[in-house]
Amino acid sequence: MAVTTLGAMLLATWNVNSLKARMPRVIDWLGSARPDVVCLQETKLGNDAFPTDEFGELGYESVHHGEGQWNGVAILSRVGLADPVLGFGDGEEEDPDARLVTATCDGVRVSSVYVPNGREVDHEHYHYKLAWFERLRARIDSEVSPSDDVVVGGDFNVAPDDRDVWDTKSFAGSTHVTAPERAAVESLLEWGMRDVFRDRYDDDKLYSYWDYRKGMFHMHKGMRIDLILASESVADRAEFVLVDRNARKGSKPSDHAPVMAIF
DNA sequence: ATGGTCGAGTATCGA
Repeated sequence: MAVTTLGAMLLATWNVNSLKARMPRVIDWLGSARPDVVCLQETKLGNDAFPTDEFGELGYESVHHGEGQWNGVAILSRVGLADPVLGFGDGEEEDPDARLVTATCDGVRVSSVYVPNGREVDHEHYHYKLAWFERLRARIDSEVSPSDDVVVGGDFNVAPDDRDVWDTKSFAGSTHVTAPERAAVESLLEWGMRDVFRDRYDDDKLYSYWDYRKGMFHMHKGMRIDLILASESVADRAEFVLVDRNARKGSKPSDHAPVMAIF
């Protein structure tokens, strides 16, 4: 039985940092959180290795866009999963990385995104990141309208504003906080999306990612880079939004916690 | 001590 209001959808996004390494915790978490739709990132699996049957036994249909060693995104749904698209599907040259997958779940067009990290400002990968954002916006704009039910959930590898990092001085000159990266997220908001977590909480010190090193999680030194962006029709019916910090605790956690919303 | 940890895979790179 869903924990949501009748007809509502509990949607989560979670960068699991290797589904192979994380599968025991993912299964436990599915059983306790009971989400209806899950956007996964960094599965680090080839499509042959994706545990379609295990998720099926738990009641979830799934679509996975994987490549093997790196990246890899998926959507799980127990409220239907239709019209999947792997990657941009825009007829242009294929993205070399598996970073985007889209499907319709109970009438909502859902994308799971793993935005490139960027590595260092002005690195080749940083420019790939900015171009990737532009292509994402173009694909969204061509496929759906702001008046549709649209959700883009994932690891955006951008802290949208200064509240979204534990210490702005520590990030001076770093990726994830530069004006072009923030403008890329802002561009999605200008298109017609809302950051549903930020809609609800003005506070700082609410993060979704904590580096494994230096005990950062325990010192509450994190970043909010995992976002649920929703079109207005969806964002307007958000009842509840949270970061499941418990999923970052204990043995063999991902370095990211799930971000969840009830629509 | 100018690092500190994970996960890929098995030397190092990526995050």
